[in-house]
Amino acid sequence: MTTEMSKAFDPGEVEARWYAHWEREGVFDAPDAQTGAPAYCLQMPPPNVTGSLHMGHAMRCTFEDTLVRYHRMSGFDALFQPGMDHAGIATQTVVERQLKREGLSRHDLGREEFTARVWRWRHESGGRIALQQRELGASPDWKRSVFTMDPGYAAAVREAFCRLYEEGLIYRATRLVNWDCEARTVLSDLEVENEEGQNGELYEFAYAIDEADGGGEIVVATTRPETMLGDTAVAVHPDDERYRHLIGKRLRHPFVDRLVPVIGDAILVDPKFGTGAVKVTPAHDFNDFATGKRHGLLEINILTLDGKINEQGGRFAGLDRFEARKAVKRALAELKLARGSRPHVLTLPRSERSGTIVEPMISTQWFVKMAPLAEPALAAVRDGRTRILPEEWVKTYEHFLGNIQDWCISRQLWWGHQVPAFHCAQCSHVTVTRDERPPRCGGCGGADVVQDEDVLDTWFSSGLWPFATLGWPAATPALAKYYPGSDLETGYDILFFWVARMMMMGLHFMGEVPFRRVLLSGLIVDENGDKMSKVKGNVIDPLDLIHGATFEEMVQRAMPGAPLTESLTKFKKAYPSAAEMGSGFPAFGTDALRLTLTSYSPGAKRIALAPKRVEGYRHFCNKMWNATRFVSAYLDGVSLDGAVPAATGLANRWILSRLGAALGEARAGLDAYRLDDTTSALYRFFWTDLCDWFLELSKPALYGDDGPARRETQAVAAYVLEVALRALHPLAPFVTEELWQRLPKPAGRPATIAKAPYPRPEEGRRDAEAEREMAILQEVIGAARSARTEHELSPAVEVPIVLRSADERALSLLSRERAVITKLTRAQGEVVVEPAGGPRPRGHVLGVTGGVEVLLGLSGHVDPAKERERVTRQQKKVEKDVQLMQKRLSLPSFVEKAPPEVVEQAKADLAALLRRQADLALALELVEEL
RNA sequence: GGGCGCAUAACUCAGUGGUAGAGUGCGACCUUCACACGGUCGAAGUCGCAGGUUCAAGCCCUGCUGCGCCCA
Repeated sequence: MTTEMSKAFDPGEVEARWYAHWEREGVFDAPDAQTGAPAYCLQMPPPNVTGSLHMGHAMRCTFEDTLVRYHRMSGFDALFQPGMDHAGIATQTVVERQLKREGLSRHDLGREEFTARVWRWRHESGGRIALQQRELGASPDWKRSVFTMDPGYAAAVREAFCRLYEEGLIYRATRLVNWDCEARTVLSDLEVENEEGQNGELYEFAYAIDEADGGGEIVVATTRPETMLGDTAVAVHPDDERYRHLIGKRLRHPFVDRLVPVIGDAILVDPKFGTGAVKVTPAHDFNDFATGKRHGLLEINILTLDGKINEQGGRFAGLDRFEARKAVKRALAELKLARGSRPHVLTLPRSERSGTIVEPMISTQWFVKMAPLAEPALAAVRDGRTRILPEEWVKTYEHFLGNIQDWCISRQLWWGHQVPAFHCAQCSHVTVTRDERPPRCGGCGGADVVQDEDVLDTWFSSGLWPFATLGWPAATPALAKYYPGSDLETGYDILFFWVARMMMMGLHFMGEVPFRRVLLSGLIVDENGDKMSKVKGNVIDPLDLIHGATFEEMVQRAMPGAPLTESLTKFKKAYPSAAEMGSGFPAFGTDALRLTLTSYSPGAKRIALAPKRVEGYRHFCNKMWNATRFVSAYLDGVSLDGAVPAATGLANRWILSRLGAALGEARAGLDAYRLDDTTSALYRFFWTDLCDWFLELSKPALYGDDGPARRETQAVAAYVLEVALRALHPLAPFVTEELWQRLPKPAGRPATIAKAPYPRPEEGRRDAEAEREMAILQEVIGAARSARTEHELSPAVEVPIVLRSADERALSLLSRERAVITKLTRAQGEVVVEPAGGPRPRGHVLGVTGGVEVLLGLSGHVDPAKERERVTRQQKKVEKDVQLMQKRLSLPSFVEKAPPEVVEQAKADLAALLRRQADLALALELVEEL
């Protein structure tokens, strides 16, 4: 590839081209056959089929893909398993909403037609996210993509259900469950969000004591007055003097023909709360349910499945639960039974899905017995078969599994895996079977069996993900090779929902953990730390960062229909740094976004996205582009043989040494799931070491006509770039591929950087002496530049520079590097290097280094007062440090107790500071000569 | 009520007991032949507060304040 490189990197142009190429060439394919290479497997958390790419996906996908690409380059057979989740409630809701626009409900269509319609939706508009993941550069083996409703996956779900049932770990029972009146389905405990701090009221009313029991009344307090229609007792504390005498008396229910006993219960009743008397509604409250069981109370269900009062509610029947509350209060007031109310802060249980208030309801459902499954999952983390990173999550994991409740897995939905159980019309026996078609009854052999209406919780099927994607229950080669998986990367918010359940299912069905490491990442929030949400108007679409968009376009898409100025204000408040960027985002490109995301510490609980930071990494991509453009223009067809090139020149030795160090840091970061360390090490290496120093130092050699020096520098430059691009590839796949293709490479490299070996630290060459010498050089150049700039000298002005040192080796170094020092300090003629001690040139300003006198002939260019001020400012700083260090060294306790190496270091530091101080004193003297 | 976090430069964030770091932003100078998506230099910090441990604390311990999350 020799096409001319444009002056600036254009991400859009490069990205589409390379992705298509990688996919066409099968670069992401993971072989099933045993190749002798170790296997690396990372299961992509399957996004909802309804989903579209949001910032959280983009971040996780980037982390995952970076790890996969790293391992692929490191010689693993790397499987990045893609797929999609059928997302029961979410998907059903989408299609129901669609129907509603046509004036239909799913009941108008019937179950079969409705599910057919969902399938149609899935094929037409579901799964857009898989295309968006491609734009992110994700490298899964797309050919293996699995949908959790695929026939094969469905068979795995039935198999899992049947086995657990046969083992007695799945059972059907009538329990008090969480009921979503809008979606008309049961929810598991995890799908209920408890909203704290909600303002409600504590309402008091009186029950009349039956005349036969002596008359009078007892006042109860409640936050849900309408549930009194299902009251079957009033409880008081057995030790409560106010009420003890009433225990056993009967109360007359004001609306339904029922006598309600007063019971004594020390567990339910807190005498200090409310009136000290508690109405008991066993069918609609978890605490009351338990109380009912203790006292053998009636359980009277007063609600229909859509949250209306049923026939048990007498004259209130048919009212919606919220209307019923008002009606009951009105009626109580009419009967003079109302006893007032006061504000009360309470916790409201809401459905994670529909947002409606969840009602406890008695219902017959399917459950998984969790305790026997949880135990092995706990043990696997305790004994290290699976590691959780960051480790702080281990406690949370253990707490959850240690206190786990049985899991309600049935849902009253139509979209999902239907429970593989069949009810017999004749004998009411339940037959659980792997067969898809209705079999004969397992009890009486009758043919009149009907499949259970319910479907399974989506998380039940996704709990099987690590092995069901690989062909389980069949013993496939893929399963043998890629189970257990290596890493599982996901958000901490689904540690319980998904990770813990995969652990339990994997251990149970496969007898081994599903993955070796669990890597948990935080949640993306805006610059103020608020979670991204449509309501807050702070959602950023990752594709807008990649392709560019005006703020108007973005907020209109994020909040369609909202007033533009209002949503713009919200957006700019959420991203102050973006607000300064003008009217929108330019196309930052995928690589810049990925580098930005990986520059955050992945374990941080909150990751505040700063668009400004993305801009910085776009600049970095441009830097890579231009460095490559520059180097490739001066290579003269240099060839590489794969070995670390021989290097005699200081800059060449030094950059190879820095390369080795950077590669070590980069790998350590990737191995420890500290991608931020990797990104920052490579960023610093590329920009600061490679571009700012090495390339600048190399220019004389590259421009010059010293053949051997030139060839050596060409080889080192080409070599270092080739290695650096490979090191950066997992983070920034597109720009590195594009540039790598343009550079010379050793024979035997694969056709794509994605398959090229990830560099080892030995591909650099550590050289302590070069680093030491280079440090001196950098200090000298820095001192000269600093002095120049502080006196506001134009870079165009060349000044005489004299370097003096008492140290032989420093002198020799400076003499050897005279040419580059001259260039980088913009010295007049050539810098003069001489031993210290002789007569000093007059009219010079001293740059302070603490070892080498850097004398700049600035007479005539500078204001002596300004120089005095500059020197004095530095003196103050050094003075402070000297005092600190002297004080420390004068403490006997420090010298005696601190480790010797620390004391030595302190002494060396003090010596350097004193030299610096002496230099500054001299600099001040020199001011007089200006 | 129990648990887990976070608080470091104007902003976003690293920080492993040994003189506080990066990027961005800010200021000055610069159309230096890879890059103005650039270069060079500079200014900028009571490391939330109060105690304690230690020769030495941003880091360890205790308490407090503020913010966030999870569980009940």
